Amino acid sequence: MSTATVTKIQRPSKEQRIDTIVESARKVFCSSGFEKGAIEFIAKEAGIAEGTIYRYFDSKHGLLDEVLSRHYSALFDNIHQTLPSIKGPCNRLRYMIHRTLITISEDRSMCGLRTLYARQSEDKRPSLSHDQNRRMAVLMANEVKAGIKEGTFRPDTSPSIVCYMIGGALELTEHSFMRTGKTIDVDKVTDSIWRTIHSGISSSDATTKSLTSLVERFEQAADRLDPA
Amino acid sequence: MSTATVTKIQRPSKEQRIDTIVESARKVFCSSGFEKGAIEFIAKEAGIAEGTIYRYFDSKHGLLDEVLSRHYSALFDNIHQTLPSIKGPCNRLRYMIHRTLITISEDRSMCGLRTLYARQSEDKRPSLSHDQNRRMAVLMANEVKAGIKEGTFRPDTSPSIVCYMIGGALELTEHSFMRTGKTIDVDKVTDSIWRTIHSGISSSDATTKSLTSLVERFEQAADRLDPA
DNA sequence: TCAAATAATGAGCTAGCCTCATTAGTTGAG
DNA sequence: CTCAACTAATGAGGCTAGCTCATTATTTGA
Repeated sequence: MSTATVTKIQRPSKEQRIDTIVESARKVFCSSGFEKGAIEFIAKEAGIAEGTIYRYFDSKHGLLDEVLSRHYSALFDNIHQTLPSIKGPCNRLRYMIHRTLITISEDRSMCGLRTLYARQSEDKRPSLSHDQNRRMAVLMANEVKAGIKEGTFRPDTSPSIVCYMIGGALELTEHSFMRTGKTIDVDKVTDSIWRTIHSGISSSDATTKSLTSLVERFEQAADRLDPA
Repeated sequence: MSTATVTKIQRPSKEQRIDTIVESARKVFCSSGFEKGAIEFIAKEAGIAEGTIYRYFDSKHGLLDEVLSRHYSALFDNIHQTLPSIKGPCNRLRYMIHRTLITISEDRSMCGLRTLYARQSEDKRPSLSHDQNRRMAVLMANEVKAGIKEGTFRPDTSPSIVCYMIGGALELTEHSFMRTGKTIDVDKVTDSIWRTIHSGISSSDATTKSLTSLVERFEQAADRLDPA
């Protein structure tokens, strides 16, 4: 038979195929959401049959996991690489907050997916995205612990609670970003989160004022001493 | 016809029926999760037909909303009632944190539902539970604003970020509680969250020490002055 | 070159949300 | 009390969408 009549379809490599599927899934999930993003559409987007997807992924949830995992592994790799070059728990924590916010602000369509399903745990399968959240939390907790050890942070600080607070603030910022569509002022939000965690919200005005006057009084007293 | 042969089934009032349905839904959702908690089982639990549920609720999601709404309205009512009797933004914020943690710790089975679906926003329907979250956030933000106004809190504090941090910390505590099953030490966690928000995590040791020595030096100077 | 292995297909199975024609119970006027 | 109009409940069945599997297509390596 001639090559003109029979066109053998060249099969892409396993990796290419998976990439195509994941990318199609990302597109569909982002534009339609997880529940409404049907496998049928993902298959159409990828130009393959529905069944093919199930050769590479156990379930729709598994596919979502891979989509999220790929998206956030970039963030995670970056942090993992950069962290050693930053000195001091404060700077490192601040960097993690900043970098996460950049990732969030870069791809709004992704946010809805993660905020909704990062905590997917109805079936006990420990999802990849959840695992990544945990790894990030561990990184942060380590910095808090280091800060406590070296005396930078109060010894009665609970590392896990601090992580919860940072993580929660990031998630809710993400969520608000997704809902309102208002762009995130990354530097400003980083400052806000970090300042609140680091210094708290209690005004130091009263203390500062009383201390200032105290110092003044003592300095006057010292002045009176010195000439003598 | 005799009353012995025909047993007319007495119909419960509309309210009773809804109560039964919501309670059955709560049980099923709590034990099986939302996705796996089929309407079929809820109907069976309530001793009615599936179709009856749809007389009172538009959809499964609507039913979930009502379940969550009922569960958390108790918390919300309590806070709404108690708040006016508490003086000062600090005490009020602290109370809200504390009261929320109590509610969380009281019903563990409920937590999974809320953490997963409180942010349900794929269909644009503004869910009741989401609305409640918003109302709580507004209450908290008001206290932060009041605190800034009266000078208790730093003027450069972002009320929304503070709310995100508190809300996030509560949610992640809830989530961790649900996953690990470890009981929450409500007072301890309240302290931890509140202390971090209020005073931050930066150790005041260095400042305190230098100030203490300063005061000492000046006091010695003053002592030397006084006798003279 | 051709069998064995691997990949892809898509019709169809199944589960589960939801609908609707039918049946059951309630109410109020005569 | 009776019956018609109305409201509530039923459950078989529609329909969608995730997933399976027998069949077909392509690749591989002996």
